[in-house]
Parts: sequence; C-alpha cells; structure tokens
Amino acid sequence: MPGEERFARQLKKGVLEMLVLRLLAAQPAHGYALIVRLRAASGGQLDLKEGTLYPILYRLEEEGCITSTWDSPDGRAGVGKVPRRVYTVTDAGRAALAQQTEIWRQFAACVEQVLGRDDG
Amino acid sequence: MPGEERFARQLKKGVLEMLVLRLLAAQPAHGYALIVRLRAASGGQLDLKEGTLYPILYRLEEEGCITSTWDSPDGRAGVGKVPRRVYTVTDAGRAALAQQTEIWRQFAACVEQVLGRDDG
DNA sequence: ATACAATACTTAGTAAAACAAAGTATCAGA
DNA sequence: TCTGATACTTTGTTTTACTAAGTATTGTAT
Repeated sequence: MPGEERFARQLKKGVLEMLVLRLLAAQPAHGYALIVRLRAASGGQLDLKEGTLYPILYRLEEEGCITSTWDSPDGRAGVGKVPRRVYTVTDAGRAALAQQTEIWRQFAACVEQVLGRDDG
Repeated sequence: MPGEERFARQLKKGVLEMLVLRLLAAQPAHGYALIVRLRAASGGQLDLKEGTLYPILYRLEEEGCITSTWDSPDGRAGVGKVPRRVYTVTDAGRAALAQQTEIWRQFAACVEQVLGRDDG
C-alpha cells in the first residue's frame, strides 16, 4: 500500500510541535539533539529530518513558546566549534503544552470512541 | 489562545478519512447522513461542514475504498425528491480501514509514550 | 402563502504542516 | 583524505481541513 506513507504523515500534523515542546520542557536542547532524543523517546518511530524539525522550532519561537540562545560547548562562540542554538521553554510554552496535551487526549479518546462502534 | 483552533484542526488530518470509512463500514450512507452520524458518534466533537466531508468522499471513491450510486428514497430517481448519493465500502476500503486503524493506534501509543516521560 | 430552517450536493480558494532536497560548515575516526 | 556524524538553513511540493459561496428540495412555523 502506497497510501500508508501518506496516512502516517498526516497523523503527525500538529502533534510534532507538541512533542518537541514536551521534550524541551523536560530539558533545554539544541535542534539536532532534539531529533536524536525524539527518535529515542519514540522507539525509533519518529525520526524527523532537519527540514521538518527546524521550521517547527522557528514557529515555536515566533509564537513565544520557546526562546533560543547561540551557544558553544566550551563557551567560545564560533571558535573551532559548530555553533548551536539552544532552546528553552517559556511559561507560555508550558501553558501551551498543557493545553495541547489536554486537547490531544480528548481528541484521541474521541477517535477511539468512533472507531469502537458497531453501529453508525 | 487562538492557536487552540489551529491545533485542533491539524489533529484531524488523516483521521477524518479513517472515521468516515469506519462509519460506512458499519452501514452504507449518503453524505449528509454521515455528517449527522459522525457528530452523534463523537458526542458533538466532530461536526464537519459539507465542504470538508464531500471532498473526503470523492477522494475515498477515487482511491477505490468506496463506491457510490445515486438513489432516491422511494426508488424514483430525481422525481420530487432530492437526489442522494449513497456510499458503500469496498473490500479494499475495509482493508485500508483495518490498516489505518492499526497505524493510528500505534501512533497514538507512541505519542503517549513521549508525553508521559519525565526525562527527555 | 410565505419565509425560513433543514436537508443534500458541489466547487473554488486558502492556510497549515510535514517532507524532500539541496546547500553550508565543523569535527571525529578509519 | 575521505567518509560519516553533527549542526543549521532554505526552497518548493504535497496533502488536507476549512471557508465561503452557490444550487435545489423539503418541511415547518408565522
């Protein structure tokens, strides 16, 4: 089935933003680390490409859910190290996460309710 | 929060097609009836507009998941009655539904797994 | 009878998000 | 030296839900 791929992709819409927020709420991190952490946390099921993750981070920052600071592992910015942008969740971000988690759970329960019927 | 609306909308991506398939698998129906049935089955949470549902039906038919026949409640086509297009699930549609349900459940479990962590 | 709501289908255009693909650059190990 | 992992960016494509408008019939309340 080729439609399988397409279906799985659509399911992620909106959810990825929530999950990235969830990971950052646990611990600040830079983009690439988030890809690795999400892959690990999902048992390999969610393996984002950079072209997917970074736009999510830019969006979250623009919405005021996270903030970023350029960093370098040894404290010297841009000297012999790849510059990394470290993201931290804001209070607004934590509020959004709580709200989205609530909405997600309600939605998932609703879907199960419809799926689990024998009548229409 | 204005983003709440947007978030809830994104969650539906892909899922609506599966749910419509589920309703039709239980019993053939025409478009408008599906809107009413989905609203009832979801406790009012999923209230589709015609502009949302009908394109889903056209898509499902094009994919071979459902078939349609024009009908009239008293058997006389187009005579004194609003013509209705009745949809029925095909074998391919039932297979797609089973597969999508499996993928959805796996995905939902995966999301919960990431949400429910205290580490990253 | 007349207006209005509900039923029933259609279509054009918009917005949002995941992804593919390409590019840039550093660093570690074979 | 060359490859792969790390790290960030941007452009364009695809899919899907939704808005908004249109057409037409049926039933109900004024």
